Amino acid sequence: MSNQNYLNSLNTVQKDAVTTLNGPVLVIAGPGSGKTRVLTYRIAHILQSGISADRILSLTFTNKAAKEMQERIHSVVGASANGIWAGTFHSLFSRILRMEAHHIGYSTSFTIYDTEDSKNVLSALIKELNLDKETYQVNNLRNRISAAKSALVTPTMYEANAEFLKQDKAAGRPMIATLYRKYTERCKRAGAMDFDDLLYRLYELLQRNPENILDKYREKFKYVMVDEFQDTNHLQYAIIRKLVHFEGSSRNICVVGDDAQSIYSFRGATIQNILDFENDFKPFGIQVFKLEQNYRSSEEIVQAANVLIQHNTKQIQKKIWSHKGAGHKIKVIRSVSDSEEGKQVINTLTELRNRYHLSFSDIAILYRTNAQSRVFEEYCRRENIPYKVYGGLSFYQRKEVKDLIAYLRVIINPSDDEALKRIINYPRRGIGDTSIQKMLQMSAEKEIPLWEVVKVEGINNQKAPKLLKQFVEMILSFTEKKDTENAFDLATLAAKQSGLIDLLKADGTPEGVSKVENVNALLDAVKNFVDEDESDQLDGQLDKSLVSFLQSIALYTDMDDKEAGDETVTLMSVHSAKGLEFKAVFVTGLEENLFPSHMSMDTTEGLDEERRLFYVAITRAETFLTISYSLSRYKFGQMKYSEMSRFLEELPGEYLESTSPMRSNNRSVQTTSTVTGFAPNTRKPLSKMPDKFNAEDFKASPPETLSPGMTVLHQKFGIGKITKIDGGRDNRVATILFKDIDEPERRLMLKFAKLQIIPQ
DNA sequence: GTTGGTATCTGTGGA
DNA sequence: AGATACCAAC
Repeated sequence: MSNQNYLNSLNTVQKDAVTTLNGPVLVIAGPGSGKTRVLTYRIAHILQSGISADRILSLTFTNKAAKEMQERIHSVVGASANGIWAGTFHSLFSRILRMEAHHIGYSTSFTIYDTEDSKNVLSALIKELNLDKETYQVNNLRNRISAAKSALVTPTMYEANAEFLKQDKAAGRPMIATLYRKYTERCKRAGAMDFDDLLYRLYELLQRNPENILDKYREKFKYVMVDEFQDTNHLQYAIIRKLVHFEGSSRNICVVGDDAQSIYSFRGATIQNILDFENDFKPFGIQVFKLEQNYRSSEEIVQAANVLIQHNTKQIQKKIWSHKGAGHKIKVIRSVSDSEEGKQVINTLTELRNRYHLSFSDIAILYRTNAQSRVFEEYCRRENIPYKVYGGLSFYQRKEVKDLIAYLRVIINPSDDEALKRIINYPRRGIGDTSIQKMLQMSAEKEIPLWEVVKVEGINNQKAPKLLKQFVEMILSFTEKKDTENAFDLATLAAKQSGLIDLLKADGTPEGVSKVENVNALLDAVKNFVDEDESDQLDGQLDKSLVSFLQSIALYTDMDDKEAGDETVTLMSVHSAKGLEFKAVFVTGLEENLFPSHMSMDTTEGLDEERRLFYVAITRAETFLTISYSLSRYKFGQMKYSEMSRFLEELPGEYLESTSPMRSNNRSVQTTSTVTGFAPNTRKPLSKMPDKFNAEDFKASPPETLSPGMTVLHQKFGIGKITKIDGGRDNRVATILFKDIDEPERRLMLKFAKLQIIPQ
């Protein structure tokens, strides 16, 4: 075909990966190795070979990545890229499911339950079955059900599996199988799918294969590509395999991944998929390409990352090297508190920005947990630095927004119990908890959606409370209009008639005002959706329905509207930063029990994944990498000591700034620092020690009342004797000999340490 | 049925 | 600290 100039900008391996179109291909792509470029050019190459766009399936992890890819393909091949199936697993599969819904007993307008909805269903079930909610924690339960689905275990299979039952019984939770079944029934009855169902139901559909549906999609998707393959789970791979791995298939599949960047095992992702892929497709001439040249980062960053990841035992061997040469060394910042960490990070950020003329959008602050964003936000505001926090609570998860969405959901799908429960008495219309409970009970007994009960009670019941009747009539009046009015008019009507807008307007507080703004913003979003003429185009069809809007926002994350032009500093979790790059990156909170997370520290596998996460974090940086940690941090309103993360010790000293405060690397700062020895190496003794000092009768004595010779109680270290106090004013440091710990002598700063005097 | 106060608890990450 | 769950009083 015509223009293949794009091939000239690729290195040899990249070119091979782009041009090997037929047969199975595995690309192992290190960070910054031009993976996106390879994927886009590959698609362009397929298109230029004369394949039409709608026969290409390209699965990515985020909508943003999909969008970016679409745009880049467009810029290479123009309009012939229209109609390509590029998107996330969840969004593309939900589209297929909508088209095929009738085959699996769902309506085209099925609802997507988000995490909150799922949890509510489970809570309700636990209550109904009179189970102890301590024993059956919803989070736990949800994870277990999710894991079951991801492992292709149906409720029936679960109930028949002696091993699962035995495990659950041993754990004192014999009802999990029942809960899984009932949860599945409830979702089905509500015409709802949770996130896992979007994958699972598709698998089920392809498996059952009604009307030879499988052949249709096998025939359709001639070329399949999967990005971030290391983060797919068993279920996702099973679907992919169904689509491409069959007798007579040309098996034109290309998966791209990096085992070193696998960070989603908590939702079932497994690098086993990479190994399985190799085995499954070996008989069919699989070709493996390794992209090892890093175009993103300086040598210091790439080398530090290489050394770090060497600490993981299991990995696919590869040597990532930088073409950029040496640059700036990695800076490490230590601070005494989380607040000071915020201050120092922002100071360093400003310094860097001024000295190297960086733009705000060149800079990112990354952290392990979303809760850490607060101090950085605070100091950004203080210093007038424009910033945007990604992740955490997205716009569509705010209460007032979800409330209006719940109205829309009920209009589209009245069986959606979770949405109905949310709005039946909001705004308050006198339908109290007692009557709601009664109706819920009836719905459970008759195994029908709540709406059916509400409708009967509200309309047919002679003694129907007037208020309930009014509610039903209102909803019915909305539903009537759903086929004639457009999505925007319908949503506006619902917002007004329900009294939602008036209720929020009546609240004059700043929060109230912002809520009104958010509801209006949602209405704007609906309007945009209706007016837009390009997006959501699939196989030539434009879908402007409210259903389509609701499904798109159910899968929306605020990462999706990250624009390159935004002149703001980026604040996000390391997980969210996957796939992104910045000139300057701050990786914060490098502390034991935080990064690595205390959740993952017990097992080698857990630790390895945390290390990969840190690997992902540092390889986001192109030129400037700064790592920070703090010696104390507030957790649940309580100050806790923390110590430097083991990962910092694993970084090679030669790539760090010489002034870096690294304890074990024996740097000069260490001996002069006033805080040295203040977060001692207590890793093992601490985790082993029982929590016996956490008694609620602990009451810290005022620091000024403490003096040498006194016996004191510390919540973690236990009972000890103060041997001396030195330092002046607000920097007084006590040396205490604790009797029950391995390294008994501790130096604690009195302004931080909570000590209770034990009278002798 | 509603309101407002207090007790309780938070186990990371996210489609 | 901050959200949520639960309970007593209106």
